[in-house]
Amino acid sequence: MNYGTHMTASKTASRRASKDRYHHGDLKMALLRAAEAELAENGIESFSLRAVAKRAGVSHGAPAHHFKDAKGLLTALAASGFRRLVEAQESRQAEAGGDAHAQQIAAGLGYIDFALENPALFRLMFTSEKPDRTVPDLGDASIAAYEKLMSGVRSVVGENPPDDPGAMKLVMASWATAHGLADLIVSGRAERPLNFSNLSKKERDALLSEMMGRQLLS
Amino acid sequence: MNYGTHMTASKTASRRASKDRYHHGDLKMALLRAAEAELAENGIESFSLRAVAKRAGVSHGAPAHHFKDAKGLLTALAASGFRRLVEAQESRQAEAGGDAHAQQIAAGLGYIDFALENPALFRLMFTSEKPDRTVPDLGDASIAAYEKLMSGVRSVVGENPPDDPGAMKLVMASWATAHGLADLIVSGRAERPLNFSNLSKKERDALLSEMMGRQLLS
DNA sequence: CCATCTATCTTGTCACTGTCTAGATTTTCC
DNA sequence: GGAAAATCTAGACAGTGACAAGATAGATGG
Repeated sequence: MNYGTHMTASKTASRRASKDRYHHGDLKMALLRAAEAELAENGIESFSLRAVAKRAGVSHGAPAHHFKDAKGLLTALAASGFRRLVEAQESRQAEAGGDAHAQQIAAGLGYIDFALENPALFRLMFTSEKPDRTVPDLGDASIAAYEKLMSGVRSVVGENPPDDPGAMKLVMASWATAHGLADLIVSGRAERPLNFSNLSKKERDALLSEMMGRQLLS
Repeated sequence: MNYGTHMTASKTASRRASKDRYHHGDLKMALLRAAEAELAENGIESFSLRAVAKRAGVSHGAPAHHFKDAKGLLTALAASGFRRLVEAQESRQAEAGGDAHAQQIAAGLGYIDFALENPALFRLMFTSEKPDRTVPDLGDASIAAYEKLMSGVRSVVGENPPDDPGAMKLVMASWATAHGLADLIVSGRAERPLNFSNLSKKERDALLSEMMGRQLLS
């Protein structure tokens, strides 16, 4: 469209990210934000790369210069998700008690917080086959989250998980309970058993903590 | 294509399901089977209704006469999945001990069996938004599975889950642990902690039973 | 300061998808 | 046996991801 009306701005403002210029300025970030917004609004199953481009105000072929294809974009988005998952856990842990048991439960609550606040992203990260999990950016981010889990278990049992079979069982059990709760809550399946969406934050935390805590009892 | 070579067969053989006839005979079932095969081979995210029609040996418009659209086909398939999920649980329970505790753990093992044997169907049932969960066929089947879960918990604690808050917590905790284990195993995330795919069936059952059993301890 | 080179972005095209419609074929029912 | 209903085919349409060719902007170096 308007190819002739784009150079009234100063040449030196090279990072403006405005909409009336041929070069976007920071399209890569804009695409990631647009993709996440699309994901949140429409869910992962009707995700469309062209809709992401349109939302970012750019043609449908533009994303290819920043991400090889849709898989590449979703891979980067999933990696970002794993980094923010860890942050959500740390946020909960910062307000929790200092003993290892309380810290591990707080990590689980943060895991569930993240899933509830970013349901479509959570699905992308854990149950979609679109992200390429061999890309280091994503692999490293997901391993970092996994290592956080292991270090929490180590603090609880005093054993190093990779070496101790009992500790590894606890890693798996702790993860499975938090993950199962998150997945069932996100899909609305905690309504019937717990009337979840009508509970206060305090009630939710108490219930979830009790269920996750059972796995941590010696 | 060959419209002239289809009436050598007897008129009375109205249910032949053969490939050389204009009318299929039992296309509805054939489509369900083809859809499940496609799902198992290609996963849910690259599911294609046209590929299902082709696999069933029929034109791309044929499915519309048996299922309104792709959503309708996947809804019926998910319903079938929930019914077979219950069967998988019952199969495990038939080989297990008679006390309530062992029965409930066997139900969990059956749940995980089903997920491992039908990973894409499991995803369709629990984490896809394509099935229409307001259709009675699917709603009834999933509620039946849920009621089986509740009745198992009732046998364990001696309280009726809908009435007793403690029993409802146990329903949720028991489900979340089995579901979380199933989901993480299906997505390959039990390899690092448990080396899952290299375990014998006995070892798997022992590990999973121990983790699920922790939720059932009073 | 200007010409070239590279990165970025647009546009058009292709094969494939789900859905809709019109028409052909078969079965059912009276 | 003939009309009506059910079933299936084939063609069309808009939308999708990927690719290629060309336009434009920014960077580099004379």
